[in-house]
Amino acid sequence: MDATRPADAPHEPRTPLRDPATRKSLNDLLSLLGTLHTEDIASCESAARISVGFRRVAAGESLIDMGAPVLAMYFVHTGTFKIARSDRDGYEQVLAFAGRGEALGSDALCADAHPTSVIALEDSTVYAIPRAEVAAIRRALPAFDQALQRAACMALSRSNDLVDIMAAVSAEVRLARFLLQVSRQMAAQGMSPRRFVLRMGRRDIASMLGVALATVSRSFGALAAVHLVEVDDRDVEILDVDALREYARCTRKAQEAPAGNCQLGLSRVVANLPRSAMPLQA
Amino acid sequence: MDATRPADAPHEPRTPLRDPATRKSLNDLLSLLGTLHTEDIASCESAARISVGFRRVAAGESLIDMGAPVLAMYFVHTGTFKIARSDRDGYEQVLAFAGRGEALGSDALCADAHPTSVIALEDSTVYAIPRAEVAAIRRALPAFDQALQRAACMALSRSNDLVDIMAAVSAEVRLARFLLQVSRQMAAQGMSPRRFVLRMGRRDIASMLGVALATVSRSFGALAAVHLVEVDDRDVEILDVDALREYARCTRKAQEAPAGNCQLGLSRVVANLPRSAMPLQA
DNA sequence: CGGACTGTTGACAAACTTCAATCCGAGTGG
DNA sequence: CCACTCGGATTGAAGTTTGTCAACAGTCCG
Repeated sequence: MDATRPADAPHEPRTPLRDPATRKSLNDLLSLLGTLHTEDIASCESAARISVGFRRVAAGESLIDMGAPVLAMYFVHTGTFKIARSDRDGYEQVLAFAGRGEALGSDALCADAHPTSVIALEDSTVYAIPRAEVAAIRRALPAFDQALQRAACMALSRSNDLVDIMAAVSAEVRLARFLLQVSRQMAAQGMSPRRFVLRMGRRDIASMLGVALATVSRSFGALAAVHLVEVDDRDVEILDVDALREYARCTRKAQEAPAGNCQLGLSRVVANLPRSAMPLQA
Repeated sequence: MDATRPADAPHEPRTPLRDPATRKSLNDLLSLLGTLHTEDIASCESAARISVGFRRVAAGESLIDMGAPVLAMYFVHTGTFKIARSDRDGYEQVLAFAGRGEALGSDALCADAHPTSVIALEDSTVYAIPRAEVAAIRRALPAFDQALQRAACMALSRSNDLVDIMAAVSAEVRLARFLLQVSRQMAAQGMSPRRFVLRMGRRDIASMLGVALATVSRSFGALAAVHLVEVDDRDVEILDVDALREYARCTRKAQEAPAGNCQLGLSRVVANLPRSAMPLQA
């Protein structure tokens, strides 16, 4: 409530670029990346002269198909994407969600086929850099090279995020961790980390969390019941970030780590705060 | 039985290097990588002159501690390692296992602290390349640069492997996928993909699979009961690779994909080649 | 207004976690 | 040499979470 909430508009057409032009200056891309990260990326003239592709992707449309040859890599300008792998059985495992400023397709930079699909969750736009040009631009512009390095790291850290989620046994803890992740992503985009709109459906969340669709619903309900969050369909507000973080912490019940407070009806978490001991190993 | 099985020795002291020397030629490293991958890496003189670190790691000892500053990257010469992340709760999530020829610590190349721990499962040896020298060697030796590229890809693909495992709902399917992964790793090291010795304990497997320790035991039993594998403690033989692969395929029951045969007591899978079925429900 | 889709909620059964007992091999010390 | 202990693995029983099936509410669309 106290925080700005650019996410209020369910969809954001964001019309700074109405023209059907499919080319933009590399400078635009760099400034996008620059606004999102602290380092100021000096816009140099050479960058202004280099043009990069610009593409719209309609909601539901796939930007990258798994198994397809690697044509280019992308940076999200507007909108949201889901990154997924689909088994031949037709089951789709969601790996991550990517928003403004994030790189897409970087996981294929040293492969010859895309290991993952990338699908737009809403009408979106991306910068596109043909694979052949990546190396050249990289050499010409250290700033871009840096951006790519970060992109690679992001891909890895996204993987770790997913593992973090799946490591939790309880569905509610998984959802809590997921929400915290989204919260972090939102913050990275300069939006409120407390109140946001989920761009993906329950089905996609269920896939990412590795639980059944119905369980996601129930877990939302459970989290809301103890006033950790407030949920209205895709509208989410985190009521107590610290408590949620505390709740998301416990991976297993207490097995080897007699930490004490965990998932047992999640009542304990709210009531903790007094510091008891952690008698286990250092 | 028909396949060679270098894994027969429970531990392999492998004494080609008795000397306490902590330095080896870069050529040794390159030839190690060369024998494992098809591309022949020409051993050039410059490589012979460059020396790289060489280090022993005792069983149970940690080569890399999560959060520690990045000092070097490593390549496994002998032995096996587990790559893990540990929560502050003390719970340890195993991310992957790495054997001969695989890179360690490559996930930290563009970070300043290691995101994961690396722990030796048995007495092992590694080549060590100080972080500061990586860039230089890379420039000097395209072969090494190539190796690093592959290392980065490996890190990503390892992540995907883990996700693949966790994507399965059933513990038995997870175990099946895990065994197939190990099988692949073994094959990559020139060992039998059908018969091998697991270097890690049930606890580590449970962590990687995201299930309880007891469930791992039971799942081994279940897989053995239908003659997909034969298990004796850490000694594993895959009896029918294709059937196991088929069994490992189904992620969810049948939800959206009317594929048909799945996890219901895994009876169907076995029954699709030959004869008698299982006493379980259809 | 009737579909189609998404999200919620209830009931039941299956699978899993947890706790516990047991077995086995290895290392230790009397 | 053997009893002892310790850790790892297996197995049993009980309790709980969760998957599945199913019915239902709200929304968007044609």
